[in-house]
Amino acid sequence: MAESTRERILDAALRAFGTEGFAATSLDALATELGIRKQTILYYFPSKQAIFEAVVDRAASDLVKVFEEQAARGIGGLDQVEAIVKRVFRLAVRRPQLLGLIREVTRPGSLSIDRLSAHTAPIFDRARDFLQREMDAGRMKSSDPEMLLLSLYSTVVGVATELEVQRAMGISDSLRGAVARRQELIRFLRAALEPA
Amino acid sequence: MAESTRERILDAALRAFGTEGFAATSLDALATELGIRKQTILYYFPSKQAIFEAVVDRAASDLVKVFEEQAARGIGGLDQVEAIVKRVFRLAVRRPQLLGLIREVTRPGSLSIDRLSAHTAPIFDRARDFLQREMDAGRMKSSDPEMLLLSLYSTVVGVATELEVQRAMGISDSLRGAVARRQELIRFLRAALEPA
DNA sequence: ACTTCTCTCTACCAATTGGTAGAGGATCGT
DNA sequence: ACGATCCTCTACCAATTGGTAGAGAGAAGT
Repeated sequence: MAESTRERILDAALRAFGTEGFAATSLDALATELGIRKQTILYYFPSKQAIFEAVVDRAASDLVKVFEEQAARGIGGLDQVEAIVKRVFRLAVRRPQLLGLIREVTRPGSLSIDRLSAHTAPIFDRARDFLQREMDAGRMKSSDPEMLLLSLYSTVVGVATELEVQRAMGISDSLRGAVARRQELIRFLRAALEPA
Repeated sequence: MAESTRERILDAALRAFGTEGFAATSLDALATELGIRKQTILYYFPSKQAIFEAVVDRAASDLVKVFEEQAARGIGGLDQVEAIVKRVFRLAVRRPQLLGLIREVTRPGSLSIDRLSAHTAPIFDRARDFLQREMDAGRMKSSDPEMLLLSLYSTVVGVATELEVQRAMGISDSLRGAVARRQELIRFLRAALEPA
């Protein structure tokens, strides 16, 4: 067997929650998609909410892993920023539901936001420290690192995930389009961050 | 009567759709909130989907109005960008559900995205032309105006609406926090856009 | 006085929701 | 051969969903 039932459920749930959203996803639809019965799902997870939390946990650690891999390389300055942007984009192309889920969890009024931030808080801290260090070393324009991090997050995640907005703007969402967006974004960020 | 029933329904629906989302909003809950019966809602609107579309239409024209008011001032260069950012932030503080609704509509797989973009396409075009003109005049760093617009959109909407992410990052979401975020964002954008 | 129109209501309904109870078939160690 | 464990199933269920049908109240026009 290539993949356990439990894993298949989590995969399908990630896709569904990440695109349709939590409320719009029914256990019956999920089961039908998997060719199993709803009760099989409820054998592995006690409730719909529990599935969601499991999906969030798995997605969060996947995300964290990507960041930690890059952080471990120890590159400095804007090259490191660029490398991270590239990794996020690769993730957005390969597993778009993953970032979709983040959007779902970070929606106002969503439960399990704390679950997500429990995972991500360490990378946020690490990123803030990184920015501060680079600013102090003069490899990056000085500003409030926390606010800068928020701007960076919004810009990168937005450009990587706002496919519908891009469609509305008339921007291609092909793979080639993704590369072009990434390049333009990196240029944008370099311009914003390069020291005077 | 201060406000017609129809208007009250639209107001409540905007709030609900903009925070809870379409699927998570029930007509019964909406009616209870308004102190009326669900059938009264269905007297004014033929279906839940129709309410959503009406809400989107109204929200879109509110948004467009804000942009057109600012565009009419005919300010140029980065001062105009700054003025628009300020307006978006004012909107985000006063009517946060409005931007929440935009996020709901622009979610992948959402219906009525076309309805929204029918309203907003003219301002996108206008904004693209504006950026191109300012670049040509040397008042702004040159780049692909369409991609730049996407970056700007993502950054501004993100910083204005990602309250949960900010909370997770430990950033205050008070009014004072909003002003600080706005200032920092403007600094960020100016750095990215200022000509060499 | 009578009709007409506008609005809100009660009374239902079929379909779908998340979830419970428990049967039955494998596969395993003994 | 036998119980135990693991897994998936059928059979239900109460609650909620969006939506229909139509009664009745009130105001307005004639």
